[in-house]
Amino acid sequence: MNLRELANLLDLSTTTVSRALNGYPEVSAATRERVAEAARLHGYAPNQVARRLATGRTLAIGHVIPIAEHQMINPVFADFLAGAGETYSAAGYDTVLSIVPAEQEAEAYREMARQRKVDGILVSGPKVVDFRIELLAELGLPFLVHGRTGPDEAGYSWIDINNRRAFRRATELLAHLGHRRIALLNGQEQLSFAARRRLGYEEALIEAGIAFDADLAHQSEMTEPLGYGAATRMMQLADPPTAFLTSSIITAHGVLRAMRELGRQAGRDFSITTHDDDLSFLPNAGEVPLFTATRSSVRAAGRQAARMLIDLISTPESGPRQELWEVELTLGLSTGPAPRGQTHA
Amino acid sequence: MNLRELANLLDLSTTTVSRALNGYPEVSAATRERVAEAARLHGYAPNQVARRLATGRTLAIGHVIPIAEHQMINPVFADFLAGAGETYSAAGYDTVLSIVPAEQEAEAYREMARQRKVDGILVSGPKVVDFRIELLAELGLPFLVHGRTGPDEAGYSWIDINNRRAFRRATELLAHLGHRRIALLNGQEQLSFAARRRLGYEEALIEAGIAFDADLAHQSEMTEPLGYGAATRMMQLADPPTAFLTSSIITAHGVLRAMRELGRQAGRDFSITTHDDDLSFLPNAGEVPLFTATRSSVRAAGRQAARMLIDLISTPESGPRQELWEVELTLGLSTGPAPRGQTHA
DNA sequence: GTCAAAATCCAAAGCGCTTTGAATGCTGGA
DNA sequence: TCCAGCATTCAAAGCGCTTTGGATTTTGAC
Repeated sequence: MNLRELANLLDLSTTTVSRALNGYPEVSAATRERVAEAARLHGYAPNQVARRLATGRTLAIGHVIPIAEHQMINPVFADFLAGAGETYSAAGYDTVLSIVPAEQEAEAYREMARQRKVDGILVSGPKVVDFRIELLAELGLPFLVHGRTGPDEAGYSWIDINNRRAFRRATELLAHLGHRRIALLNGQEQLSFAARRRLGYEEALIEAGIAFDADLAHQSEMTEPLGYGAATRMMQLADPPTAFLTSSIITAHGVLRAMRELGRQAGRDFSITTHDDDLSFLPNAGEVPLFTATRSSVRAAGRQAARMLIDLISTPESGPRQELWEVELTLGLSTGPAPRGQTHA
Repeated sequence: MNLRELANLLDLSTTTVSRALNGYPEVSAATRERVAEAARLHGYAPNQVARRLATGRTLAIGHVIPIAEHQMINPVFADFLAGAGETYSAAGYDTVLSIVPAEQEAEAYREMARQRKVDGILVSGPKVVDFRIELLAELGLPFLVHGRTGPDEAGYSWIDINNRRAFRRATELLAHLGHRRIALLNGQEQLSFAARRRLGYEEALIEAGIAFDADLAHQSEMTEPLGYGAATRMMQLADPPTAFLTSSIITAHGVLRAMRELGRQAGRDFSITTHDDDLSFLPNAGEVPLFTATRSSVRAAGRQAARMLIDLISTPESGPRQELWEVELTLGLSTGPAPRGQTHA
């Protein structure tokens, strides 16, 4: 059943039927009702592709996901996407993914723009040096970045959390508890968010008069085994850490496992705080949460990012928009005073 | 730059240019070269939407992802999608997601079909009783199920792993090691894969002459805290388990945490085997893997599912296709003989 | 040199929708 | 009664591509 057939059936022109269905005012209430009824009855729905061609709007938002051979579709990103996707559907937008080998990433963005497949693009995981912002500006497609990077933060739209302050506060907390050997298990520091977290960590160290020790600063993908491995190695140092700061709850679980193997209990024998993206499959659960954590729901961020992008698409003239979220610092069971005798002056 | 402009530029008809670009034989080699050159030079790419309207093929595959308020975008599914997405892009297909509240799931499938947004649909997480297979058959859109369910398995296309045999073998292994109190931490058993796993588990119990004990059979979403909680509760039983069988490596980590809190070490004080979807962010890593596991890469399954679906779309007349994968059982550090004195005859 | 067949190209019709510009019917004030 | 003005409706022109059915030119066997 297409528009013309429906129109013939009703003895109306396609113009009128189209207008009736799309809520234009130039059609009488009676006709509108008649059309709606017939459409429902015959299960008519406009062909999306034809509509796209006619209007020039795709009602779709694109995400490009680069995949390295051994690499993950980041679970943090998955939750972000879930949030964004919810908002898209509610607003009548489709989510289109382009999942490509890492080396084809730039080309994937170009294709999206050239082939007019989407009305806008959402960019995830910006790096400290990232070609995408310039590229997208050049392509002329509305876009919004989850995170931010580069010198010209006012020049494009983004939503981000205050990673620097979050990690400064978390580090301060550990320092106030008397810890002097505080390890950082960070994400890969070419990623913008990780670099900022590192900054916050270092600021707090300086403030507390603690010297930075490269042996206690680790960066890697945020997996459980890598957290386990890093913690295990650090505990073999002459002067091991008494506290850990991790970038992901996944890594934090790895640290927990490593420390338990050494017979150490979190909150008593050592402390750990983590950033918590509030992942739905790895909740920081318990009456009192397991982990002391800086928390910000990445899913909520996805929802808001989608709203902002859709807004940007519909009124591009109002210019780029930015939002910086503060995070909550919630106390859990995993932190406590530095153990006596292990603190170094 | 659109087709007509390019054609004018070359002093050719749009017909010829279109054919040259799409590799039809009715165009001379010289002309084809000339066209290709000009297209490259001017950065011409056909408008995907127009092409879709003209051909009736969308070159897109749909996935519907239902989201309950508190629920996850399953990380297992995320990896599956990564695998499928890779194959889609390589074959020139787009991935379109419809992420909707659970109660709108059926409607989302209907929309996909009615609006002709995709050429085919990939269905994930089939339930023991699942409305989708009938619905999709009725909608007349090619589809493939990851997993299988229902009485008429030959009636539609699917790819699945042999969940039943996997869990039978894993249970047998534990029984052979002398364990008599074997707990099952399963996924939600309205899901088809979980129901089959349960079957395999029960078969092996019977074979080993072990009575089924409802206290040792748990089902829930497969999160870390739920694994932790279930294991903790079971250990408070008068006759606690000496071995665990978990449906996901995520749950397995929860069990590990619970047991470590009780001072029990895997492989020595108790055994655990898990199914391992080979998730990229939770690898079962180590020279010898941490967990004894039945392993099957869900990402590889995604890749193959995509291939099968694309194949189904291009040659629907060859009928539904099915593939059942066996899983590997790999030995890790987490299993060992049942502790003396805790085994019950 | 002829002529059928093959090679090459083109005009025009569609795909199913939106939207412009115009036509029609109806209202009520003069 | 007449006509301006409004409310409704419609025909037709795109949107940018593919594809059918022909037209034209080249080729090759005789």
